[in-house]
Amino acid sequence: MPELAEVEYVARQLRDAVIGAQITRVTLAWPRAIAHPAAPDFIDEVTGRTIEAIDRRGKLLLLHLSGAGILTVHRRMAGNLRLLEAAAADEPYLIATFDLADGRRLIYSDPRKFGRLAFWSAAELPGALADYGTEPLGPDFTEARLAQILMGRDRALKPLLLDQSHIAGLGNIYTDEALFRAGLHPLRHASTLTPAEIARLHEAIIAVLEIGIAHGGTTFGRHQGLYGEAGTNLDHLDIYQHEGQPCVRCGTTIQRIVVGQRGTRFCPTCQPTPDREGSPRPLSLKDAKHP
DNA sequence: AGGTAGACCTGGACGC
DNA sequence: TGCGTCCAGGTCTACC
Repeated sequence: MPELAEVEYVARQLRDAVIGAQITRVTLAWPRAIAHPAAPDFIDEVTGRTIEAIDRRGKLLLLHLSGAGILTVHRRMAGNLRLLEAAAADEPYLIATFDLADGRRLIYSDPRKFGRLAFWSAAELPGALADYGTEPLGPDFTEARLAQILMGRDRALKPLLLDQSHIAGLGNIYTDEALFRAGLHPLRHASTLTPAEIARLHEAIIAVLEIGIAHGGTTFGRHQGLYGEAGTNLDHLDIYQHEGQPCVRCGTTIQRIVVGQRGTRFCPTCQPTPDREGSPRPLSLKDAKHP
C-alpha cells in the first residue's frame, strides 16, 4: 500500500496533529527496523526533540525535529503509523513507540517488518535523499520533464515508472492505474512514446495520485490512516486487482502479467500490446486467442 | 544500462 | 481442521 498517495495522506494528518509535540520517550520492539544510526543512538537522538514540521519525499515520510534532526519513516509494504490519544491496549505488530509530552502516543507497526525508521542530522539528510527523482505532484513534474525521463531510454514503461530515481513515489498500484488511464501498455518502450502519449501519461500520473489522496489512500486489509481508519480508494481503482473482470471502458477482460517481478494488470484493448521494438500495434485476433 | 533472482518478513487466501 | 503453496503495497544487492 504505502505509495505516495498513502504517505501524503498520513503526512497531512500528522501536520494537523503533532506539530509542536515533544517526544519524551522512544521504545523499540523491533530494533532491526532502525536503518540509521544504531538503534541505541537512534533512541538517544530522537528522545527530547520537538516535532517542528512534516514533509514527504516520494514514499518517505520526514518529521523535522528541533535541533536540526530529521526522523524518517519508510513504510515499505505494510507499515502503519497511528496516533493514540492515550496509552492503549497492545498494538499488534508493534515496531516502535514515541510517547509525546501531552500524553499521546505515536506508534509505528508493521506486520511484515519491511519498513525502516531512521534519524539524520541536517547535514546527512541530502545524502539520504540523493536517489529520489522528481516529485510527481511537484512543480518540476512537467510534460517536458517526463519527456526527458522517457527519452532515449530503452526500457519498458512499468519498471521505469517504478524506478524511484526517476519519479519518486509511484508504486505498483498507481503505476498500473496511470498506464491504464493513459492507454499505454506496461511493456511499451519509453523511447517510443509520442508527444500526445507523453501528455496523456503526465496527466494520468497526477490524476491517479490525487484521486488516491482524496480517498485516503488504497487499503488492503490493514492499511490505516493515522487514526486507524481505512482509505477508500480501492473502490475507485479501474484496473489494479481487476484481472478477470471486464474493463470499465470497453468490457474486454482485464489480464494479469508479470513485469519485473511485479504483478501487472492491463486491458488488452485499451492498452495495445507493443511489438518487438516496443511500439504499439493493433490487437489481432491471434493475440485475443493466445494473449 | 537494463534484466532478473533472491533476500528481507509475515499473513491471508486457496487447494487438497 | 490442518497442511502446503502461492501471493502481496517496496527496496536492496548480486550477478548476467
